[in-house]
Amino acid sequence: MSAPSARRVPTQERSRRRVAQVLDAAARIVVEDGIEALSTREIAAAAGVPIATLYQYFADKESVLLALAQRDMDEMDAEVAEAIAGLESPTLAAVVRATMEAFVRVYHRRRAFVEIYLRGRTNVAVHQFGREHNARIATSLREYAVDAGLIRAELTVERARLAVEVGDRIFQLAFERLDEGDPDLVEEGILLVTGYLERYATERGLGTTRNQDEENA
Amino acid sequence: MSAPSARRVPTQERSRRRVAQVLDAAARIVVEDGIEALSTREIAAAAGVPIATLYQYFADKESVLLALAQRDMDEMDAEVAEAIAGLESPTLAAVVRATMEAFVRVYHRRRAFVEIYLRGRTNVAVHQFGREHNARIATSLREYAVDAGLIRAELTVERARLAVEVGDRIFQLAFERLDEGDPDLVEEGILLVTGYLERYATERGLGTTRNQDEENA
Amino acid sequence: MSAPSARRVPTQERSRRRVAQVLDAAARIVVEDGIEALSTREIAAAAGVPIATLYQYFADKESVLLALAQRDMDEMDAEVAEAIAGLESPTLAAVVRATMEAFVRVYHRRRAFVEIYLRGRTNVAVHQFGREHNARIATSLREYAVDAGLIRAELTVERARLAVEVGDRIFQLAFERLDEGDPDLVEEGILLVTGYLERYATERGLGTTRNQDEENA
Amino acid sequence: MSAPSARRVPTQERSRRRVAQVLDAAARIVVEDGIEALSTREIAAAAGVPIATLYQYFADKESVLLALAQRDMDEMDAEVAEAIAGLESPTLAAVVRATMEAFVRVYHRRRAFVEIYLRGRTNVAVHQFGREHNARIATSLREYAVDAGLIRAELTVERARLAVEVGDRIFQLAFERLDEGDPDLVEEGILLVTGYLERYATERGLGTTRNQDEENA
DNA sequence: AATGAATGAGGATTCATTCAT
DNA sequence: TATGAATGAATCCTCATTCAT
Repeated sequence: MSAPSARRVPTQERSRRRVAQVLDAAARIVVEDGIEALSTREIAAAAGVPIATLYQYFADKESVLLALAQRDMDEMDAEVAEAIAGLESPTLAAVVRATMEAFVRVYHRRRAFVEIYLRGRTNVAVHQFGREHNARIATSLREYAVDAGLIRAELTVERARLAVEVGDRIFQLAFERLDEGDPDLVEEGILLVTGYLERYATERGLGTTRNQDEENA
Repeated sequence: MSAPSARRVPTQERSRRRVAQVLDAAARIVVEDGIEALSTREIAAAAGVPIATLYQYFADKESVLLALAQRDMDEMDAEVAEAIAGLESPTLAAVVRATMEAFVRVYHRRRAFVEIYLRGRTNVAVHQFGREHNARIATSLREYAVDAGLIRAELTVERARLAVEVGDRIFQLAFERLDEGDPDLVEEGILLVTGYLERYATERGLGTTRNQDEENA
Repeated sequence: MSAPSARRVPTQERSRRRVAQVLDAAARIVVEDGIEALSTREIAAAAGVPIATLYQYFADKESVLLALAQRDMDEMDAEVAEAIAGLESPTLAAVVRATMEAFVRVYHRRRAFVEIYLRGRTNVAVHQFGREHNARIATSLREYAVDAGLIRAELTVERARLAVEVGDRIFQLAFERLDEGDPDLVEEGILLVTGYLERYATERGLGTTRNQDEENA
Repeated sequence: MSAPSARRVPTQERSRRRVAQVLDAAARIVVEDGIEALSTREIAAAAGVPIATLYQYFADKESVLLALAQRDMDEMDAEVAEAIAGLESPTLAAVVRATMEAFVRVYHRRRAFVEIYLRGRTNVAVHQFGREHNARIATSLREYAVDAGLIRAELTVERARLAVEVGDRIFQLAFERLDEGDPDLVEEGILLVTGYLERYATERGLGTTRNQDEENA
């Protein structure tokens, strides 16, 4: 019984699988029928799990939604981190572009995220959750850019948050109707955010010359 | 206008009053308990009318919410129009400032609006409604600015929408916690939006010299 | 004022028209959406009359339904009377055929009747009403047949009622799915009813020879 | 069948009991106040369960009614099957009589059935349900009679259905007012149906001589 | 740990009818 | 006579959650 035999599925592992199963089901429902159709009944049915079992893994319905959001946000963070890490001798413009394109990639992969965050199928808790996530992203991105000598300390955390939120709204617009997101709008948004942040850029952040224009072409 | 009998309350007038009564009640609930507490039961109770009477004035619950939004948006439009009309020899920066300050004034007056639009207490219909309103504002503001020779036609309707939506998100941030809205954030947002739009400004739109800085002071 | 001028529409006349208007509307609703959709709201809307006005002409909703039934039944009676009157030297078989064919004609004309009576879209009052109407028809038809020397007094009123009701159910079957009524089923039903009644026929009622078979061909 | 522990009430068993409880309550209401009084509120109250609990066992209100009908119809089928099985060297007349008397017995036992089916306290779904049940009875009875060499194939399924439906209407009349059903009317109805079907009888179906009259005595 | 069953509270909406004008 | 407005009562059904097993 206690041996790690092939048969035995560790409790913890099974639990993790069940959670994923439920989260996937919830995501499916949100995508297909909207957040307002997300009842415990529906989640349980879609996940192939008894309703009562949901409560083994989540404190209440809200928690499911929040866990779903958390999962997507973690993915978002990873995607952004990777994109940033891939930059060599970055400019501010390159950082903005890399970040925003990373967002777009995750939105493409996670349609529930689009529905929940970008199409008003929210709920106070999730809304707040999103705000907090954006604040976290803003803080870490700002820290990175300051450390890399791309921006001046004048670009406070509040201003960084502003930039991230504004970027968020641009995605909201771009994904309003098109599931792939309107690429022209995204491009324009990158310009907008870059333009704003460059107010606070260092020389290095701007690039030696206006090489940012070439990238945008 | 001058009723034949002072006593008699015209039917139409009473009806209008009832509608306002219900709308006010709905606004109160949204402000106090959030949009999710907005049930027909609650609205009726708060308005002091039987539930069935709601249905004399509104097709369904959604209509109440939409009517509430419409009323606030009409006020928003009026406030913006007045602000713009008050400008003499305007620059683009002045237009942006006037508009955004008009928004802030209405948000101060209409707390339900803040809850609904700025704090994620939305709902798909209202969300869409807001998008459409912003699109309308963008179109009319753009037309004004083009006619006044402040911006070039290159500032398309799509770009105008982008600017308005971005402004919206700035308010969302500014009013996130503070009911009066964070004035610094609003100020920064005005800079951001102005900066973006000036990419497409005419000479006149920019002002002869950098007189925009004086105005912002 | 009192002169029968062309302008003045006599009150009584207007009233009659309104009643017909309402009845027609009710019939339309029953045909299109079933008796369960027959609300005062719907009737009023379909008739182009305010709901409150309905109550000028009818005591309550039930009365509308009953008046509609009455109107159709009167038409039924007239059609039957005419059909019977058209027979010269009738046999029992001829009377049954004439009567049942008269029913079919009215059912063709009055689709609401079909819905209400033949497709279970009833209601206790209407159901009872139908029973009583059938009883009336049975009584009068029996009287006619006895007077004409076609049946013996042994065919009591109860038995006549049985025959009429059985005929009714045959129509129910025949009109179950087809709006025109299944002619084969009607034909078979005529045979059935005739066969039953001929148990109580006089010599004359049977016709000199078995001439009924020829008619049925 | 033999529970391992006498004390424990198996879940499935409890469930079955609850269903019966609800069905009995519904039947009671129909009998006492008619089908139109059959609301979820009433059923729940009469069954002594919360409304929400109804929905554990039935998809919706209609399902309760349909389940009730189904239960009675199953009983009807069993009663008829038993009656037929009890016949030795049957004639057509004997089959008709056995069947119709079986119906009468069930109607005596199941008063709700009488209300629902025979007194117009129907509803489209239940009405249709009844039609289908009659069709099923007609088909199986016809098959039996053909196999037993009592009727010719000329007695099609449609004609069999006609006979069953006509029989049904006879019961409708017989039970119109009297809860026990008017025995004379039933007797007359048996004659009517038998007379109709004998048109299609084989020699055997008719009995060698007119022995059917003896049976009817 | 897992779950079938149970449920109190509440959801939006419709209804037939009345009444003041 | 005609009617807009008003409404108490009821409709069916869903919900998130708990609990006994």
